[in-house]
Amino acid sequence: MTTNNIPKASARRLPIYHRYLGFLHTAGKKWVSSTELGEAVKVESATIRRDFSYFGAPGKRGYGYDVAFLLDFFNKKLHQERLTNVALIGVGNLGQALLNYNFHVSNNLRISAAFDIDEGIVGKILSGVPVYPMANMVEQLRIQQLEVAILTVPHEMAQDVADRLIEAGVHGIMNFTPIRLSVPGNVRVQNVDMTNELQTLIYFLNNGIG
Amino acid sequence: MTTNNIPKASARRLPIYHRYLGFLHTAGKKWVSSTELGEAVKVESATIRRDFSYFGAPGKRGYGYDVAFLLDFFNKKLHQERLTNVALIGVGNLGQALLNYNFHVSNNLRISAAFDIDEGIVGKILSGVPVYPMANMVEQLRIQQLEVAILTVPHEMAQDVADRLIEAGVHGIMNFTPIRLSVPGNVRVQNVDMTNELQTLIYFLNNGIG
DNA sequence: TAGATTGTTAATCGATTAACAATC
DNA sequence: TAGATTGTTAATCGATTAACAATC
Repeated sequence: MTTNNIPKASARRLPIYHRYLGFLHTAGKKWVSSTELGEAVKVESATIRRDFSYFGAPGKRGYGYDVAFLLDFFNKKLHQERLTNVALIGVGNLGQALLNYNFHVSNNLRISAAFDIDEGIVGKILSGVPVYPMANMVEQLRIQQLEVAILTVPHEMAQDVADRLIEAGVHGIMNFTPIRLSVPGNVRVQNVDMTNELQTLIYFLNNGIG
Repeated sequence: MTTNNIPKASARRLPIYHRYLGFLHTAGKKWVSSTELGEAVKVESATIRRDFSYFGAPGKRGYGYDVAFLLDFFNKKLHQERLTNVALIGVGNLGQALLNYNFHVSNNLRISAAFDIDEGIVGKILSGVPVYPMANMVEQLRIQQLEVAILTVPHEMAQDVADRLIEAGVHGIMNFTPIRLSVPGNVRVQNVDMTNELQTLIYFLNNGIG
């Protein structure tokens, strides 16, 4: 739990850099400059150098950045040397898609337990993941020591379920419901609101905001 | 195509306000204050008043904001008096989930055409939406005058497909692939990168960034 | 009128970027 | 060495928020 002072905006770009470095490494590239990287990920080269400086990622003047070294460095930053298991709460449409989404391909993320109330799927194994009844959620989360959950339940129950997640020791929630959850300060929520994104896109389109 | 000067950050919150006003209206609430609204959507009351002022949404000193009036006002701002049809490119896991996602429930958004290369689903109607072959994409987009597309194809073909979307007259792309697309200035891309969000969440968790 | 809440100003904060000396 | 590119400074830009006069 390093307390550091990397700006949020920089931290949010870290996975983007990480992924593109993976591409480059696979392609056999040895060095990359901030300019080249910036063109690929659509970030100003100055911003990239600034970010890398915050991360403590070293470059070499006149050459750029060592792809293999940086990939490894970012892997460690993102704690991707180890597999992170996450829970999926709500196995509806979107939940099932996420079960198949294979976060883990090259990212060391895995949904290791799913929860639902539907008798038809509880007790089964879907896409390799066991589905437990919601009634056992708190218990199972504790046993499996899962600290991150993906929330894909109907919005009416979102806050209630979130409260129980927190009770079970979850510290991070990826929230796909439209509800803005109320959580204590030590719990982090990442909202992913697809309807919102689409509406915002259309709004920008109709109002010509660059 | 009103050229206005609403800050991007404010515009992005517009759909959030809009949705919560819908909840309030359904609940029969007549007035809401910036403080109350702020608590629900987790935005400072001062920010809300600032935003509403940018939008030109009027309140009443001493009372707050008229829920019904504001809902209607925001509906117009978001062009939600009319149905917006969008295309879905790539009907895999995630694509199918989005077909069922029902953006349109109370949002006047609808996927009206889908495209894929899989012979098994091309020509069929999935969740009420016809699936066309990718080969006919440009043609169909033009005929149906679709200007917004959701991109859920494998990342290897993302840029190629995007180029063809733009050729067909698409101006807005909701991009679910990890590729940062290269597009001309008049085309707007909204990136939705779920692996990224999850990685960022976990990074913040492990590094204690508030 | 008295109480409540807006609408706006000005201060603050955080993020981006141009520019360039340092140095590989 | 000459050329290239980093790493950092300082300027700029955009977003947030505290504070409070205006006014319903």
